[in-house]
Amino acid sequence: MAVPRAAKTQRRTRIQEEKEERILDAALDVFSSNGFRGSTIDQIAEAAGMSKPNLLYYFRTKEAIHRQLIDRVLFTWLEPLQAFDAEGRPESEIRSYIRRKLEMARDFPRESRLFANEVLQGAPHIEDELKGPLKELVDEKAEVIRTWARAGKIAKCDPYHLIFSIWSTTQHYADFDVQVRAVLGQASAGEGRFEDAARFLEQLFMDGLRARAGK
Amino acid sequence: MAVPRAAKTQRRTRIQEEKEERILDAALDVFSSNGFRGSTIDQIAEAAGMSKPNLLYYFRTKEAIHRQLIDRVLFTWLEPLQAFDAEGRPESEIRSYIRRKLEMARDFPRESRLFANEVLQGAPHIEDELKGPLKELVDEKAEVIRTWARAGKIAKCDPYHLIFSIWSTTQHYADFDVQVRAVLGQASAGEGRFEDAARFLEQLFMDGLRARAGK
DNA sequence: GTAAGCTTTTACCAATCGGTCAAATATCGG
DNA sequence: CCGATATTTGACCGATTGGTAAAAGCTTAC
Repeated sequence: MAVPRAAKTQRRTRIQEEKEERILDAALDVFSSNGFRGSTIDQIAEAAGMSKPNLLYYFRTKEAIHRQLIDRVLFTWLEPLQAFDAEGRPESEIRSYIRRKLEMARDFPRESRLFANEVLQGAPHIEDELKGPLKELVDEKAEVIRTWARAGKIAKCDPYHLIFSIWSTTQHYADFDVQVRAVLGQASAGEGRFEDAARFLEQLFMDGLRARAGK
Repeated sequence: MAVPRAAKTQRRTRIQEEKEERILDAALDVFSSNGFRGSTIDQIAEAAGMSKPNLLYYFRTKEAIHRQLIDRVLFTWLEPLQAFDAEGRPESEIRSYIRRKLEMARDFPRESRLFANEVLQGAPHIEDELKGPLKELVDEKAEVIRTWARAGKIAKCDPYHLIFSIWSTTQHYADFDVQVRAVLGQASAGEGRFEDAARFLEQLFMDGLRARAGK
């Protein structure tokens, strides 16, 4: 029997690459809407259009699929905050961070829900990443915000809770999509709610931060 | 064999009441941290300190336990928004709504997570409640907010997204507790983060809503 | 074409799942 | 104390779970 990934050729076949991608995409569907424990290999295999043993030829365990997905998502998730630039204009930096996070909620809701499921259930697989890389990044950007506040460029406020509130408000539109749609009703048929949300959030945060900036 | 609830006596024993409460409490633990599909009757039974058949004597199915929990939580969850008073002062109404929601995130995190799990996974058990009672309540309160804005008492803004942002920012401290703790580090040992959050959120929302109220 | 390696399938396994059953035991009114 | 009823238990069931073994089928370089 041949070993799938990391074969002796060291070079991944075209088939391998295709199938692994199909599996990960299917797994993202399943994991993001059922959580880890609530998802089954059979579900993923069916969604990927292959038999269970065939799927297990590419990923040895259910955990392996999940881990790879989580790793990708974590990277993607940190990107917008990485882009936060200390040299930029505070107002436009924060505004575009909000906009990017909201775009991610719109364009990658499955990734958002995968992450939400993981954290909601105690983050058993990513506790280290949260306490390590994530915390360090947030610490760094919080310091930037604090500096802006001290320079009087924005209102004084707790930078950590500012970041939390941007995370929560934007991700809400992915994670609680069903609820948002239910409450907005027919009016939310299209993607208009994301534009409305963008307008609202920009007003909320920009006005809130500008309010006492001059004082 | 005796039928547990709704016995012919029509009157619930003290034992029944106690055991059912213990089961629901244990189930809240388990469901809130594993989701519905990720939770097992055995886990709940063990957490409740009884055998599985014994538990099933009080609740015929896993669904039955979950449904009862969800019903309770839904009721509790709507209460603060119910209290929103059209006759009150806009500023204090919104402020106290935020405070109450944040207190609930602090005091009933399991309930918040149970609800979050449910909605995150597509709200299969409560879609009707969301589209019915919840939507109606939100519609009603949104109209109140809109009236306040038209009267110039608060800044003009989309009332639905205002409500969403209050929900998301406050519930974030329950649902993403692990992440919040990880990022804040040791500093969040106590419950201080809730007071910090309260200060931050009040400033954010009140300044944001006041900003253009005068214009 | 053919051999070597890659991919897929069929059949299967032990463990766990939600739930049942009947017998054993505890409780309580009289 | 007794009988009736309420509660608890252990043994069990079929279905589903994550995962394996081995052989069959397919690609590809030569």
